[in-house]
Amino acid sequence: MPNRTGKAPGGRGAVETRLLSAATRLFAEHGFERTSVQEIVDAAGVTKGALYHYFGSKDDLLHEVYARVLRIQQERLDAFADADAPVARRLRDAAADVVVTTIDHFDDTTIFFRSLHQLGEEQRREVRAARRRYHERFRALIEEGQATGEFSDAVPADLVVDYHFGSVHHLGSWYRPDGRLTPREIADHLADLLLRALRP
Amino acid sequence: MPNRTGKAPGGRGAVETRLLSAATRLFAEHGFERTSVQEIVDAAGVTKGALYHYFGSKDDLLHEVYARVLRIQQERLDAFADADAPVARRLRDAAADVVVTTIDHFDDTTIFFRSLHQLGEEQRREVRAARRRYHERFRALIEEGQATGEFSDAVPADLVVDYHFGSVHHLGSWYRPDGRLTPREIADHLADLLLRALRP
DNA sequence: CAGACCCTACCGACTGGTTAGTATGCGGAC
DNA sequence: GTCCGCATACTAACCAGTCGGTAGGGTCTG
Repeated sequence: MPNRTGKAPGGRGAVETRLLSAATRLFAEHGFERTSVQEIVDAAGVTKGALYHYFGSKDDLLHEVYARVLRIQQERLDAFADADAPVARRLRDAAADVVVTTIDHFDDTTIFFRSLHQLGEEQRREVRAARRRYHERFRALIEEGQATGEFSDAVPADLVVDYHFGSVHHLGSWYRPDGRLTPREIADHLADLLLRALRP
Repeated sequence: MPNRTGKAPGGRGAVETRLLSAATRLFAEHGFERTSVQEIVDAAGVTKGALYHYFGSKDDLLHEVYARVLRIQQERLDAFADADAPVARRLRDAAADVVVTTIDHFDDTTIFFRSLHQLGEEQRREVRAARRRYHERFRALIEEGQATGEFSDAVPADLVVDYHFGSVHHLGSWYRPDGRLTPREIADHLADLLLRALRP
């Protein structure tokens, strides 16, 4: 039963946080399998004892990264989808936000999209289920617009969802912080492409 | 300097082929790092001696998979881009074909998009360069249409390319052979989304 | 207030198992 | 007879996870 020091009332202890962020960076940089537990603890300035005090296994660390990014993205999508605005506006905002959020948590999302298959069977199912909820929420927005005739229904909504998240997923392959466009500009363009594709 | 048996004049020997396809299947199924050389040779019905007779290393096998899929896709893109037809037609055909080809070589492309970061530095550069050529060819098609006014230029062509290939890349995450749509239908829909997004 | 006790947080050496790659041998085709 | 195509047995390295240990702050007791 991991800690909860008096120092940090709501969150994690300092060592725990350092371990998690060191792991995140190294996983994103070299991949999960190519990162040894020793490298992680060295980068965090502690030893294996500390790691296994806070985490059950190396897989556990990976799972924590997933849980964090899933939670953040779901919360943000819900907020945008629940807003009081026309459906086209809500969809555009949500579509752009996921791009910005993905770039803001670049290491996490890189790992997320690259290492799903490393997770154990049960954890993978868990992540998939969360991911499905997320996609369904997004799809509901598109279907809403299709029902009112604001969006074309030439292409099935779930395919449109995969089309858009494909591009988000793909960001890890080409986005560079020193690139020509800012994250916000990229997000606006990608959201624009989605809305353009949905014009009747 | 690998073989070239009298039996298969143009291509590879039977053992070499079996090794490569066993490796491809296992890499796609469990990932590169989680597949041991022993598993590969067992699946191919040979021993390590055979593998190291034909390939220099485990990484070498991965690289072969990459080279094969790159060659196939580049050839097909060139054929479609060089066709004698309006640019919208050529783009649509090329965009749909890459989807079908990706599904037809599902194991190869799954590995391709998932394991790039496992490659050594030099081989990775090589693959990136080939990939860039590929994208540039595709981008040229879009720019051609933008120049004539047939396509909207609201979004930069290179972003549009990444948008589309994002969805192709992403296929490995959701496509299932027993799904509702045939590969051809999926391809047509995705190409349709691209062309729709490019309407002025 | 002192001392006994304890518990959290962490250390670091060790282990058992796995792995990529190698060294050597051998049978059959030419 | 010799060389190609592969088998077999081996090794050196590595790595996730374990385990006994301990520093030091807190708490309980007399």
